[in-house]
Amino acid sequence: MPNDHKMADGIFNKRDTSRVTMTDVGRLAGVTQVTVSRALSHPDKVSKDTLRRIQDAIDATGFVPNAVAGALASKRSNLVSALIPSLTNVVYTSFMATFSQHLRQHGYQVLLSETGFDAASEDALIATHLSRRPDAILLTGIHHSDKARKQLQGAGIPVVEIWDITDDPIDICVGFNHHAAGRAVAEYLKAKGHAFAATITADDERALRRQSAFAERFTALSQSAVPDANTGGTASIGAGREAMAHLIDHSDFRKGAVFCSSDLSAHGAIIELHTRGYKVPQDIAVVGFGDQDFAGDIDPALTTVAVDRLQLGHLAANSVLDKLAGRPTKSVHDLGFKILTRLSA
Amino acid sequence: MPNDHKMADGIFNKRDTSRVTMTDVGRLAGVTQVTVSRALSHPDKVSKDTLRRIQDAIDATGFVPNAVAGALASKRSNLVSALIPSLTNVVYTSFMATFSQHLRQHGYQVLLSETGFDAASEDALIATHLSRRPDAILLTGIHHSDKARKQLQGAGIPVVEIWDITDDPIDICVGFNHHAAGRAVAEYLKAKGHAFAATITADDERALRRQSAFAERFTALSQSAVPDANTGGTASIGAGREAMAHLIDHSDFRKGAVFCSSDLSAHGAIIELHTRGYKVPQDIAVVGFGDQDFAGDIDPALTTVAVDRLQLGHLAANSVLDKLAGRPTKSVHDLGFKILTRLSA
DNA sequence: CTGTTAGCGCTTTCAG
DNA sequence: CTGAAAGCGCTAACAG
Repeated sequence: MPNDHKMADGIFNKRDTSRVTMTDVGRLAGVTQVTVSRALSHPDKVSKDTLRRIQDAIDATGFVPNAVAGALASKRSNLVSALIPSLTNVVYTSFMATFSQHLRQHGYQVLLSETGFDAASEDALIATHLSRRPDAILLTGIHHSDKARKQLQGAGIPVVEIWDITDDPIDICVGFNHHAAGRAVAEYLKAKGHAFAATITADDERALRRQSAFAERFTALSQSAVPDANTGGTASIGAGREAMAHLIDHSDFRKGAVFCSSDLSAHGAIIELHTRGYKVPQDIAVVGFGDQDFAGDIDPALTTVAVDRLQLGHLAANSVLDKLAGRPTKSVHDLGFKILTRLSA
Repeated sequence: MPNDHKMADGIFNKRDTSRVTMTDVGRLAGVTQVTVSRALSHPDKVSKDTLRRIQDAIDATGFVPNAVAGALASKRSNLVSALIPSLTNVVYTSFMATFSQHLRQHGYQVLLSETGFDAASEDALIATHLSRRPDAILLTGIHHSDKARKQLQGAGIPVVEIWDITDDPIDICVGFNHHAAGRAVAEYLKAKGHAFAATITADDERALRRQSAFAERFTALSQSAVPDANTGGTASIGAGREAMAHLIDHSDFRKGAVFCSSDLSAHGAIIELHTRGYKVPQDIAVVGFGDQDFAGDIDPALTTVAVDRLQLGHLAANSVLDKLAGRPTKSVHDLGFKILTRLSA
């Protein structure tokens, strides 16, 4: 009877296989728990025969290692935290897809969160992430509160800031100069012969920086003011249409070029212009930002500012991996940008 | 001298504040580590005065609790795993945004991964996630390998399958019937008087199920075959254009209606049709799927199949929370769908 | 190649 | 209200 009871509590009858431990596996394979641990992390240090018996025991029990315990003991979580402004903006998620995939190949998992527009909540989110003891952390943008900077520095892990650039990163930054991008578009449009310009901008700190650089430069070159239509929080086709409509109805902008802070709003602007009978680019030219996958597929194909997001993903991931491996790393990576000339401007 | 040395190693000089422990905080506040733990998780069980001293010590040291140790000791990670097919598909990420936000308000963090199209790798990904001992896990779709099902059941945690529906979920499922959706669109288009139809479908198991239900039903109603153009892996505007071009160039489909597996490909189809001089919906009508945010903003506004993603997010999150709290929960939630009639069909 | 011994930094009883 | 003791399941030296 007592034996039967033991059996009922034994590993074969654990309905909850997540509670199977290395000790259980070891017992079944006739070795200690430590050998099981070794078999999993340093298989070369365990004999072929033992390895096989352990593998059998793992299969029989459905053992799934407990990474929480592993992380606590080893002080390495194999977790990389990532904070992006929005989960639904392809510009950020396509970067994340590359970044995660790259890191996954090296055994790291990415803990991804959306920071949203509430800058105040970033601090709390950072603290929550740090409590998981990630091996590295990635942030979007270069503006963070003093408290956040302090916490991040205190964490003693690699910190990567992306999508913008500064001489004074917390640790590493990889991105490009938004001011220079806005300026470059102004010069491009002026060179194309446009005497008037307007902007359509989302409520995003980096977009606003591009816009102001654009307006400043274009005004300097053409002596004409640059009206702006703000789309509010998130760029979208609908917001772009509305902004374009607003520009036409409520400013004296009738011909020239529009610089949009996103390909989405640019697409919306084009739709609105077509609906109203304007020809793009003959009557009004449109420039987007981001080179999203559809930019070349709309009509007319969209002229836009391209940043190599694939390279951004790889560089960010490699910077993390290099730092983690103790290899020397550059702390500032300027990716640059490129104006992709298509038909819309 | 020995004292000085102690100071140099003391908590005030730890550059690495992530190594400040509750013991350090307690020492500074004149209490033991246990009291610090209590102050954080059950503040009501600690005296006002002690609480204040502990709070001061936390501020002074920059202490960030170690959730890894906490999870190991308490067997609760406050982590919820989520696996979605793609990080760049708004249909999934907009759901995730709602889901995470909702869970975050209840103290859970979401560990998000992209499964991609490689069905085989899902198993490995599930195992990796389970090793973090999440308190619950969310999967997209209802088709998982036997091995995966076994592991998931063994984990002894709530499992939510979304975006599809079945009588036999692993635990909980919340979604809608894809077959019924395809069928409903066929009936809608037939009722609109269309005698011919075609489909544009991405390489996605659920999209294919909608397509075959559509084709079967439409053929039954109209006695005419339904040609399909497959866009391959991911739906996009570009893929939609190509597929539409292919349909016109390589099938005898010239008039009628096209049912697309995504609003993106539908948008692409419309652009291609306009480019070729066809009028939508007079010459060819177009129906999308998903009701993405731009659907009403393109020209003509897109008729599409809408699923309430917001409700999906809330229901999925609430199911998890209910289950975790031991409240009774329904295991199958059918969200249904709705054909949104706009101008394109 | 395998085992022993110590923790990792918390939470959870159980005492006082 | 506070403390002492006992782990959670693993990894990291160190022996053998």
